[in-house]
Amino acid sequence: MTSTPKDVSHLVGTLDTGTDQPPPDRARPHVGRRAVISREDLMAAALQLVGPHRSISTLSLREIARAAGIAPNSFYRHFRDVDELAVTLINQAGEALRQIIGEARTRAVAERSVVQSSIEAFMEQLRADQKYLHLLLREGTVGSDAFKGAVERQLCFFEEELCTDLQRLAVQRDTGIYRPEVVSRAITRLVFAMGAKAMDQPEEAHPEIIEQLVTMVRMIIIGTQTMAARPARDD
Amino acid sequence: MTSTPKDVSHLVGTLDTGTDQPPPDRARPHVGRRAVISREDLMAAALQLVGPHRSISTLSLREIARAAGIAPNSFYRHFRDVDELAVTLINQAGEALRQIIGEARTRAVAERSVVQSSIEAFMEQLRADQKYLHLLLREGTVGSDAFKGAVERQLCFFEEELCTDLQRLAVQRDTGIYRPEVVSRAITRLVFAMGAKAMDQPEEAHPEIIEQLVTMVRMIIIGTQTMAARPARDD
DNA sequence: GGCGTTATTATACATATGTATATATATTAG
DNA sequence: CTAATATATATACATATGTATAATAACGCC
Repeated sequence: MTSTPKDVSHLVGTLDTGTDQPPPDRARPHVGRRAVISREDLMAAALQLVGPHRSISTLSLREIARAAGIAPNSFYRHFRDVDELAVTLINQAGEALRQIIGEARTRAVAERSVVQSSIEAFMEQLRADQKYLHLLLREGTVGSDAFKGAVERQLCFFEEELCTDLQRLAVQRDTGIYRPEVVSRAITRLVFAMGAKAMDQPEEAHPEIIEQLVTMVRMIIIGTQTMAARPARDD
Repeated sequence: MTSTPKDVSHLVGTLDTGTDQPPPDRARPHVGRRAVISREDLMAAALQLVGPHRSISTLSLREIARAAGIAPNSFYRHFRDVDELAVTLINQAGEALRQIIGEARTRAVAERSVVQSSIEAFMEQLRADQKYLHLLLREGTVGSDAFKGAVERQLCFFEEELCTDLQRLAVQRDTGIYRPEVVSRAITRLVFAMGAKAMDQPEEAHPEIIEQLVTMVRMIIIGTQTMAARPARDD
């Protein structure tokens, strides 16, 4: 509800999530009663219900319908069940977030530390209480298979984008990089894990978490560079 | 149910979790009807219900009572609510797991790679389908505050034990270590995050995940050692 | 106006849940 | 045996859920 910096709630429904209903058939402009509510309204209502104490997988159909101001049965006009809505939301959340982080990353390429900038953009989303992050951070481990799969897929997208970015930077700065796909996966999972931790803590604790996260990522980067230089084994 | 290697189910109820009921007052050996069921039986019944598609926070009181073969109301004789049972289970799971991992770690000190041994012990637990790991891996982000707090607390214990171990090893092998508390936190979170990912994948995928995890941890270790040697900044 | 079409709602039902209250059962002390 | 006591169950109630069926309402078109 609060429109804090980098608000992305206006993006709800504007992204093609690849999970759409049959096409609205634009040839025939209209026939029959007009829909008073849209898929996007329902998704927004559901999103509004999730929070620190409510996960999407525990939302009931009636609850969402109530929040959207429609009769329970009207839900079925838009989604087959709550799970389908949840998967669609996850996809949107992933796309929106990747866009934001991607922007932060490219914007920071010339400027300060790429690591620091990306992480701060991420945590800023956290602070702004964007529900999107809740979805990706805390709901990847519970819920239906379809749901968990959707979250995992989005995480993999993050990994892939980060991976190409890391390789590009490695070439550009002529630093070596050992197994970039493992590096990007480690960084992604670490950021999401620490983000989930941060979400359960008061905002005063965030700076320290950010600082630790930056240090962790630096260790991984230096590690991969060192391993690229000398392929020794050590522990 | 299956008693695979390193079965820890016999530990149910044998550990003091610090969440116990009022003392049974051993002075007076008994008075009144004997309890046909124990707290531990209830916990075992609940544990038996969790699995890849069921998280503990979604178990209902009646469901657990049914699985334990008692009337719903009898539940209250042992726990105030499901949440209290869940927290107790989390504590037991954490203690049991720390013991197993700790053994693997100390046992491996003289032998091969400490990193590899610990991670393999961890993943072996996963493979053996010990429900304990389910609790710690996938349920830390949803559920009541008490529940999430309990999981977080157990994770912190893991971090602390790993931290002292890392410092001991650093001294012993005369390798530097930069900010060991951050290192141990990164490793812990990474292992748990990758473990959660592995749990949703077929067993054939586990070896690759293990290999990646080992590489990730090596990167962190080499990173912290390198940073201890030269406190430069890089990215 | 009426008609087809679509969206929405009303009502209803079977089922599940947490828990309050009352009752039954087993056990020990006297 | 009886009383006391701890434990377990039976019954019941208010409430919530998913969804089936039927009715209602708005829209474009003839």
